[in-house]
Amino acid sequence: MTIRLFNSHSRKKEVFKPLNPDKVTIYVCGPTVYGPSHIGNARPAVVFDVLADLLRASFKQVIYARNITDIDDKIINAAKEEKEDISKITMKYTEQYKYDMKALNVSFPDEEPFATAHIKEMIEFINDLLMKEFAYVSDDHVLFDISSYNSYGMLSRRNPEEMIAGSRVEVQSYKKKPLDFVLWKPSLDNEIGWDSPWGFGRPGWHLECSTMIFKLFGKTIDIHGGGEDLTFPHHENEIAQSSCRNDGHPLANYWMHNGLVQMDKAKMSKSLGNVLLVKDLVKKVPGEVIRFSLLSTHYRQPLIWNQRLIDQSNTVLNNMYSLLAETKDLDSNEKNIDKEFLESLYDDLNTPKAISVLHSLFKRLKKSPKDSSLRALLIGSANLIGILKNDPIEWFESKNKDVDIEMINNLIEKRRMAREEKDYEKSDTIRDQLLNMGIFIEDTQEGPVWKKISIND
RNA sequence: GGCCACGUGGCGGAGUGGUUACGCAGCGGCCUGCAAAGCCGUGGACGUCAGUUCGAUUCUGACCGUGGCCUCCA
Repeated sequence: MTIRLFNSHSRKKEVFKPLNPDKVTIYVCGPTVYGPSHIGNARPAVVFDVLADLLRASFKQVIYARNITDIDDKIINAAKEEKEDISKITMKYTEQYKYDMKALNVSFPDEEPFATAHIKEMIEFINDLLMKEFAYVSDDHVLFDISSYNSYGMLSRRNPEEMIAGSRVEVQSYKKKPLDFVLWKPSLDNEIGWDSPWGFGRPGWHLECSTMIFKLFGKTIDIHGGGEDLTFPHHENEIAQSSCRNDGHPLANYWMHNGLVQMDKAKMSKSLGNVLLVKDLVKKVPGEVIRFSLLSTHYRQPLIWNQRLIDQSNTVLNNMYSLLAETKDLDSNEKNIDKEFLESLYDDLNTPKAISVLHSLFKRLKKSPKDSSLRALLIGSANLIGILKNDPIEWFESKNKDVDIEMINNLIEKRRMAREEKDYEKSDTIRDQLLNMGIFIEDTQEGPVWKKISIND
């Protein structure tokens, strides 16, 4: 079986062939840590987590790096607003990010490079570009000269000339060409900065990824990933500076971009106040439900986020976990992965199709609840995409953690007595009363059972 | 204004030049004091208009709609 991935560069699905089949390299653009992570930050983290695990299942070694941008004007502004040190801000939100991603079953990457830990390498990088005359110094800035790289715009399919023509923005005086981008810029004395051959200052945003990729992996990596919104200018600029510095070696052989998360009605933006934070979402539903929701759409498609999506994911996972609970005595330690499931993922990470295979395994297990190998197949397959990783009993118990069990049992007992006396009016009143509290009663052959249902706010 | 992506049944969401996706919800039946769950069964779709074709949801074009990006702004 071969893995096929959609390469944004060629805009085609291509058979994935790593440079070194014994050591696959991936780099994904991580967050800028200036605030708590939202659902849009979570999508690439989850998608490329699945990709990394899939590759690990297929290749000897995979090295997955996801950076942390801890120097940026947004961070400087956040520090001013919160009246905190920059390092406090970046540490706080880096920890928050890690915590949130863990809640979504996202594994920690093999490497997590920080921009500020690579200032020296960035300065070397700029020096190289200056020496090779791909960059120039102007007014305390160092700028990349895009006219020196004739493939500029290939990834995002943009023509620099046309872009300038359509641009309404005033050209900065220190730039030779409007699209030239900053490699190094001056900092004020009271701002964060580092000494450099061009004075006290800080790096431009695009430089860190190129620099850290070169340091960790060398000239060319197999896969570079990130959100679709980063294609231009961020990734375009990375390609330009890396290719020029490394004598034309491509930065990455495969470029992958995930689609963006959209809110139900309006786009997610801070000014509209509809940014959905991961830390708030996981208070309401298990992280696995969020993860499942993110994977229920193919990663390249736009994803419209709303309550219905969460509810449906919740229902599906509840159904699966309750079957796992019913069959918990089966020995499913030997986790296998279904062939069709794997094939779906091998086809450019088709998680919706893979999930449909999960449904079919679920139905088969339902019909043959004694088949331990089938149960192992369901769990093993789901685990590959970070789903069904919880203990089925704990799954339901954790949902019931903040209910008054004693009171519920009392009411259930009253209802039982009413039913014995065939006072169904009274018993139904009690049932409604419990329902209002979010407790749902089912009368089974073994007597009444209750479960907590989610009440939408 | 320029470039790009997307538009599938009530909702979510794959896929395909001609044949069932799948899930959630719904409906009918069995069961139940009534429900629920479970089991059995079931209807329903490819934005609009043209073109290519024996035949298009699938290819081409136009249009409409939604979203993204467009020089240190995210």
